[in-house]
Amino acid sequence: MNLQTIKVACSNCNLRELCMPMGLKPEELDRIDQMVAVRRKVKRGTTLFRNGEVFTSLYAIRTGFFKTSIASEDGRDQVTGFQMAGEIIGLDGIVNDHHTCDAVALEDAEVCVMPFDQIETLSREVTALQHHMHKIMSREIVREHGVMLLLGSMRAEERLAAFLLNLVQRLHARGFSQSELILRMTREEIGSYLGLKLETVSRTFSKFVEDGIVEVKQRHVRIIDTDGLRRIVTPQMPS
Amino acid sequence: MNLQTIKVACSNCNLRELCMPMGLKPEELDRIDQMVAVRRKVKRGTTLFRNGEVFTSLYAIRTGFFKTSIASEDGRDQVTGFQMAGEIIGLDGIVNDHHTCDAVALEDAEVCVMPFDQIETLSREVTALQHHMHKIMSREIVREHGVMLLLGSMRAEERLAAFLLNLVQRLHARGFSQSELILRMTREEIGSYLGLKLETVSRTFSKFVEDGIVEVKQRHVRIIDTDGLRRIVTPQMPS
DNA sequence: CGCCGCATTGACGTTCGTCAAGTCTAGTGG
DNA sequence: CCACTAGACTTGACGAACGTCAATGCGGCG
Repeated sequence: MNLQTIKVACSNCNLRELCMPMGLKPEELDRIDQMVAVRRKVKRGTTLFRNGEVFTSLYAIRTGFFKTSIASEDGRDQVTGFQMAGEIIGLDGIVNDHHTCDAVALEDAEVCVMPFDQIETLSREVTALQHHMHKIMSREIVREHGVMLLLGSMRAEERLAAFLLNLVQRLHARGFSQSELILRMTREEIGSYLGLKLETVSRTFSKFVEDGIVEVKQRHVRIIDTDGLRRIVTPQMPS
Repeated sequence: MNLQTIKVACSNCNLRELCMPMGLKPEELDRIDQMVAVRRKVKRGTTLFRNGEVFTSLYAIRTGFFKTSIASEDGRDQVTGFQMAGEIIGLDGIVNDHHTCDAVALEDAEVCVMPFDQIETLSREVTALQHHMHKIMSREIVREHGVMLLLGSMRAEERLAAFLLNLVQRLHARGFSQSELILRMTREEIGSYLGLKLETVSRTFSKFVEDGIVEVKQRHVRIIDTDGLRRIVTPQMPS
């Protein structure tokens, strides 16, 4: 457990527009700054929280990259999401005061710790924060609907194409390239998220390379033909 | 659009413990009653709301049975859930002030209309309501994690067994039988939810019948061997 | 009574999983 | 600095599970 009590100000944070509501009064921002007083570092390969642990806080990712996954009793394992800077993690713990999934850092990471009882107290006074919380949870629900569509009705190529487009779009929103990315997860983790075996993920990457849609060198991916990927995700209806 | 302005009291509602927080003061219950002043009837086959419509309210199901589904641009369709009495529907609309899925009644239904701005106002004053809202949204996120596990890693028999167990458990919590249920949805809708084709759903039902685990006559299902179903969902590890 | 939508069943094809062999890369220690 | 190793990745051959297509059955409702 690596806690720092160094004050960090949301007001200065370059991720503010990703994780906090906009248009707050300075006084409201101050109160949020007080709430987010603690940061925590999470080394690559270690967990931020684990299934079964008591839920106390939500976490805003400042740097680094996480996966969340659930395990069924018989040992099956499902990656439920990959989270990057500016995203909120831990919402699963609210229902039963215990986390129901594991959050593992895929690279050295740092998160802002936001004690949930303080979030609730503060959102009773700061309407914008209250509304923001609701939006964040609703957004997660809608995201998961999309994953259900993917898992329920798409073929392997479509899943991987959708996955790459989603990743690169989120990275681009954070100032990274629209066409190049480094995968922080293994083929197996991608496969678990997409409901595929790692061999299928690998083969599908190879197919994309053959078709000149992407270049792949291990975890480095360059997208050559974004529209090609889009056409794979959304094949044209026979007119 | 079928609106009723008949006052209905949460305080008298037999579904209260399913959809509202417990342990409210009488005065707080009154205020919630005021908020939920309107009910709406939804005829079988019609929509409560549709993808793209402006979001204004959440809905608590009083009677009836719904499905929610999303459609991708190329016409694919994914059922994201089946909802029954006491459950809350419409959470997807909060993020962008527009609904992102369709909610269709699978039998004649009645819902309590809860204007979302009033929910937010009231949750600032009634802590229990605020916390309850957070739990409902978190519960939905956790439920969807479970569906992702199902879609991502289970075989057809496991999916259908898990589906039946989940349905019958929810029905039992509402006072219905632990072993008998009537499916309100078609094989195709079950298949869409489970990421299977309707023929596969039908064949899997037939297999369960052959194995003496259930009896099926059209949409009437009687579960003979609940443990048998459980063993299908969670096969024992080779020890 | 006859129609229509839903469900069942069979034959066959496709996609993806499984198993296995082999390659590449980064990290480690001599 | 280089050899060695472990883990990640790739690729091929084969099979199982599920999808597709098509024929048929059943039940409820007008």
